[in-house]
Amino acid sequence: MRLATWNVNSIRSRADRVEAWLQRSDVDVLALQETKCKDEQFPEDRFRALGYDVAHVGHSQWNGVALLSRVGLTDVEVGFPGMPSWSSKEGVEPASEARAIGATCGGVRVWSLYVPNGRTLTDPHLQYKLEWLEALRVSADGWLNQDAEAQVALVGDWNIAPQDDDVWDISVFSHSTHVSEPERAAFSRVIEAGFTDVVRPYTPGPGVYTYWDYTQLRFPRREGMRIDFQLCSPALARRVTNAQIDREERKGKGASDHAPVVVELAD
DNA sequence: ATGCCAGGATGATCCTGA
Repeated sequence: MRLATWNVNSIRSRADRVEAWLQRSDVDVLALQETKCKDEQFPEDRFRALGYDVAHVGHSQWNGVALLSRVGLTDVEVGFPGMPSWSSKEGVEPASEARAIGATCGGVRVWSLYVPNGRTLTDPHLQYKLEWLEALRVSADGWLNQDAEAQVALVGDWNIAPQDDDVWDISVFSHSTHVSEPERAAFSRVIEAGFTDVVRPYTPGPGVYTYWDYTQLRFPRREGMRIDFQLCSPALARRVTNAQIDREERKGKGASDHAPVVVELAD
């Protein structure tokens, strides 16, 4: 089974590329982030025509996550238990954002995750990000405690660069989110709960990234960040036979600023 | 070393992104 994750930065503007990529990449399950649309705007028919079942959650032009699967898609869950809410401005009641969707695909519990950005080190959004990650850690910890052999994949855009060589120049990020101690600690706690970055062993650094800013020639200069991850439970991690970051897909007109990340699992 | 910001809202400019 081939499992992929991809922050597409708007599914409506990327649908042609996603469809073409699906047709040549032969993935069974694709987790999407930043679809940037409401459910009724998601182009689900064209993915169904390719043989994929579809689950999507999106409330507005922000966030939005989806799962496409051609190996079954059941027990869809929108958000994980305890997922924090967010209010964009004071006086507005906090609401659950479209940042997590889970389903069972081919026997694997797959979660498509779009971790909050954090914005700046002093922004309340960073605290939201940390609380969101801690709530995810608590839920994920519970899944493994219930069943040590659970096959769980936490995949998506984590908006964290866990190590210094996950960015092209750490000195540029000295006052930035994504590399701060509390963010890295929150990421580490998910790892310590028993989830493994199964991609890194097959794509060793330095200089290996999943995201490149559109500005300042970041992609041709090879100045990126490794912030998209597939974290697998122990039983699932044992099945991994290969992984790749599809850097080719970042090239050309109309590319997302993130590349797809693909994991190959033994049957 | 594949190219010098993109997308989506609202109504020419603001918000978000990492």
